[in-house]
Amino acid sequence: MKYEPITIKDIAQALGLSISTVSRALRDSYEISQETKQLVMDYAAKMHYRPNPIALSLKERRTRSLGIVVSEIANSFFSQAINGIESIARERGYTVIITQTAENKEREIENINDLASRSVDGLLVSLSCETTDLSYLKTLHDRGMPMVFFDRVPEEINTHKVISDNYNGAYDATNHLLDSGYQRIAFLGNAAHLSIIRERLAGYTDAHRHRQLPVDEALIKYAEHGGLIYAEAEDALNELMKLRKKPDAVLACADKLTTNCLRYFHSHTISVPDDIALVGFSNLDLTELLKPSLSVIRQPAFEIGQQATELLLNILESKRPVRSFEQRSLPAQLIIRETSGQPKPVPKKAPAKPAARR
Amino acid sequence: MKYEPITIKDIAQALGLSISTVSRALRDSYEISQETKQLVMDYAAKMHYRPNPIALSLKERRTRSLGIVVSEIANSFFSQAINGIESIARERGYTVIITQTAENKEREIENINDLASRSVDGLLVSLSCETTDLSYLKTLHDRGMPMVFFDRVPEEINTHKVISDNYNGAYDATNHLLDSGYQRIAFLGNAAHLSIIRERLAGYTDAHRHRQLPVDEALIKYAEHGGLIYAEAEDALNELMKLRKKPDAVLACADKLTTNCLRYFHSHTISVPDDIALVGFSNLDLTELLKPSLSVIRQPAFEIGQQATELLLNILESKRPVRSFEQRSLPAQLIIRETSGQPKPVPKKAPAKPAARR
DNA sequence: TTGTATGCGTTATCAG
DNA sequence: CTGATAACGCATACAA
Repeated sequence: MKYEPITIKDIAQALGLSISTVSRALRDSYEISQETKQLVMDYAAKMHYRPNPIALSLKERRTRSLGIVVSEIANSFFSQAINGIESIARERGYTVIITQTAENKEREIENINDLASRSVDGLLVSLSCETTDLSYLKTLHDRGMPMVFFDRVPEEINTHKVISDNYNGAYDATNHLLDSGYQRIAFLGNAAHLSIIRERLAGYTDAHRHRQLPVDEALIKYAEHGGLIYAEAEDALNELMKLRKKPDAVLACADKLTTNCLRYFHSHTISVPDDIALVGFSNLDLTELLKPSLSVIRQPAFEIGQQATELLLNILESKRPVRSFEQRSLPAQLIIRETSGQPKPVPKKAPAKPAARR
Repeated sequence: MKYEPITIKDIAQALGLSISTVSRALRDSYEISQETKQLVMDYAAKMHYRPNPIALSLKERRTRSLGIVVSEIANSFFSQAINGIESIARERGYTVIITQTAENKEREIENINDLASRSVDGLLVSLSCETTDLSYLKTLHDRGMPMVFFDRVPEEINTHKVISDNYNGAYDATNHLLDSGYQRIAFLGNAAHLSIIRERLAGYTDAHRHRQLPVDEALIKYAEHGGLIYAEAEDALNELMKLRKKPDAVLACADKLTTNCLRYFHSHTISVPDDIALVGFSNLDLTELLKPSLSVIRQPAFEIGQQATELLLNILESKRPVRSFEQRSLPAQLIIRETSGQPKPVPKKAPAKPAARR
């Protein structure tokens, strides 16, 4: 007794009608008599008839579903973005299929191919850290698969992209630290080639540059495999803390890195912000509950998801090919939480007025 | 230039073969010559041929995909459970479709119907808080849709269920609080009718009963809509804090309630654990970083997801109907984090030796 | 060893 | 107004 949903054929048989009549009645076609329509509709409702989406997809050559590719859903940024995506998709009659790459290149390819080989109409992609070879995605795009990137976007593929303003997020955060008198701010990213990290690094260096402050390359570290595991952040921080000229602050450039920094400082009984200051990108909704009340850079994840989805659906539902692609950048928000730590030693020179933002 | 994947027909045409020959060659059928196979295989590989899963599903009447229904993925317990589900599903060649109910009854029905109407082979369900009427699920199950429940399970439907040992989790946590000298422990749940909450309440009351301690009904509160929003927890806590005999501890019985309690105490500058103690169910992976180092009850979310999936796949892949259904209960873990608070006032009578666990 | 015909559930086209 | 038939992509029973 396998689950066998009722089909249009069953209805036709039961009612002594032809398949096409039933089909048209259900679609409320004008060429069917009211009585027949009623009859069919009522019976269909009674039997809980639902059209088989598989058959429909086969016929219409589309599934009304969108594929999502993210590194992991257990990440506040991504789960919020997914909620944004779902809110729009649902509204426009699409379902979404979420896949996770765990920052793993092979899984990314596997997921994307799975999704692409007919099961979704379009793709919403945030690249994994490991991804450097984009040829498979590029091929897919060239062959006509609609895709929109968000957050972690590639340069090589010409399509819509929605990101947060990483440059100014990092710029503001660095400025905040410099304003507070910190002088050796470490930059911690997850993958040097990732668009978001490059932009954040630019914001970080420009904040220094605009004050004529040097940037010490030794203070720039990466967790090349995405920092999903604590050990990676630990390695990077160990190196930083071993420097003869230690950092007095850290700018953590990913959700997980932010919490892993906290974890590291916690387990090494390094006090934040008394021993070292920390500002990080984080979309956790309870950062104010964390032990050292943390200043964070928060990204508009939900809105990013929404806008990416709108752009994708526009592509899907526009009759003619899209010619111009947008790159949207939504403002990130620096949330400054006053720490209980005493103000840092006065900087040697008074901080210069920061130059205008990019 | 819409995305048009290559089909078996295209290959047949290009190679001057029949569709069925190509089909068989690709399936490596024994009745096809090596040369033809090679020819077809090579060409297919070159053209990135992938069978259309939609067509396959239509034919085989199954999709090799599983539907997941949870209240929200931005919840550590569920995202961990989903990871467990995916790990098994992927291993056995299934993809998963995740849907969220936002604790909303209508969305639950909508999601389940969407999934059921042919797009998945089976369902992994954790009920929403609002769900009281299970008839649609029961109907679906009776009509043969394989389903396994996890975490929040119904009584009315006879199928596999995988939960954590809520009773002993709550029992141990309550005991821990009683051992520490707390005497008025509030119980905070999200929905009184939910299986997990009833079990946790039983553990809570039994812990009292086994010491011949009374349970004050006024200390038992619910956030009936699932406590997704802070205001609900706030209302419940406001009522508790207005009692003439205030609680000296809180047992928070859901991930979100635990953090919302913290948030409440934080914003009301109520010190944990000096003013009030808190133990909560939580699968957040950074509870040790939270401001008052919190004792928590952690559920084996990943394993629950895995086992539920295994049971579901067993149903799907067994030829004959399953007759006996399992209800598995996996141990929850009480993680005691020593707080910096001074020990509570000595209880009036020395705590009785707790009775054996259920 | 290969080709032809059928059906999975649906809609669209064409006849009645 | 209603019914028969083809097609979507694939696998397979049946022919050759």
